[in-house]
Amino acid sequence: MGIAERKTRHKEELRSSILTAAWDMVLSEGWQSLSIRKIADAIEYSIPVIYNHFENKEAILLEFSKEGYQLLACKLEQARATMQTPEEQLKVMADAYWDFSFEHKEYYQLMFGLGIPACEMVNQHEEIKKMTHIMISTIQQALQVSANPEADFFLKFHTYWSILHGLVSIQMIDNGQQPDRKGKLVLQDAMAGFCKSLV
Amino acid sequence: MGIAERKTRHKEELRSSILTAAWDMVLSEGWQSLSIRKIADAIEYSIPVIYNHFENKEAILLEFSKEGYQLLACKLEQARATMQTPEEQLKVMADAYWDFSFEHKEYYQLMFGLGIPACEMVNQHEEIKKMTHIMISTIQQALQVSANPEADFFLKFHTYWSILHGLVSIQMIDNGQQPDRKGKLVLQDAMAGFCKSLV
DNA sequence: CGATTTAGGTTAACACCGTTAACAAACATA
DNA sequence: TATGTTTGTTAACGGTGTTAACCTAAATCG
Repeated sequence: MGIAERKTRHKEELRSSILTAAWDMVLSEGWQSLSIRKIADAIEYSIPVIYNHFENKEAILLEFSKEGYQLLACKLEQARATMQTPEEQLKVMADAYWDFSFEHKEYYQLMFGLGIPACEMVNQHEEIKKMTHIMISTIQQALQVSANPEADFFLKFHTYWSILHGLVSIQMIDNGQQPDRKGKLVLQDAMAGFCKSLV
Repeated sequence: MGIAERKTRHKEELRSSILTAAWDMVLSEGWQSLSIRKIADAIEYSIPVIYNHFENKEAILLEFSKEGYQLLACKLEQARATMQTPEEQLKVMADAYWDFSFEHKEYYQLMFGLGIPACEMVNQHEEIKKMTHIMISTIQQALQVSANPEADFFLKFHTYWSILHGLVSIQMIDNGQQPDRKGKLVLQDAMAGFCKSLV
């Protein structure tokens, strides 16, 4: 059945070309100017073809959201593996989170920009749970090591993530989406304070 | 010259009705569905009338942004006035920041949502500087009181604001823009940790 | 092999959006 | 009374997401 295979392959290639065309546009012109019509133009097919592969524009954004969460989870896991103690792990994970958000700021904007569709998917999909699980488990280990089991680990996780997100967002807001030298100093200062509060 | 006055008054009423119509729409349907055409329909004038009062749609959003920053600055100042020591002030200001963001979540989304025009205005206008000045000056006083003058007050301010913004944003992201009981506990926990780091 | 169904693709339209040029009418001024 | 300005209108341009109707080429079946 080589024919069916060829068709399937073609369909997957088309789907893939939609995503890469969309991603190229986002990288060069931002989420704002991403449009179905421009994608259709780029892949040299007519507009409705895109709706054979994605239900609507939001579904395309959702696809990139998932990619973003997976990539972030991957980066966090890689960072954690480079250290032994939970406290050190939390620090390098914070660095990895920071680096991810600026090296892939388009992902970050889509994943965490307020008022975008990603808000509604946050508690529905597995990708984000995997990411938060990495943080949560490391926090748990840190609390065990520091002989502080009565602390609410979920509260501490919430604080940890909030500090990371806040630092990145404020940096993006008042420095035009570019990290500066001082930014990472603030991150390390905040992390030092947070780790103290775990003991 | 009562005629000129009447005209001016009419013009101001029109401008004001544009803003209130827009605000009503935002409250009931969100920023996403705010449109010039619907505003024109609501005030029962034709579309170009709106362009006599605002250069474009972004100018209307900018107007609301300014309002938001002013209101937030006002709330922070009121909160600060209720306490004597800088440390207590930082805590009640944090509460006020939290309350503002959920009591006026439409303002907060406009002011701090990533990828919206407010990004570009952040360093240009005075409203936001007034707001940050309140935070900065209180941080400075806190560092003086704690006899810790060698600390970088701007770094500490950056950390303070980041924690607040991060807590609010994460709460909005994973709890559908509604505060819960636990949220404020996390805030107080994080603030306790931050204040420790000032000493 | 020839007829028929099906899948992939296209054209053209609908209903919106922000923005603006061209024009009309009401008004204040000279 | 005539002129010019202000204030509002209609209608259009170019853009958006989305979908119904159709067309054609390929695969399946009698």
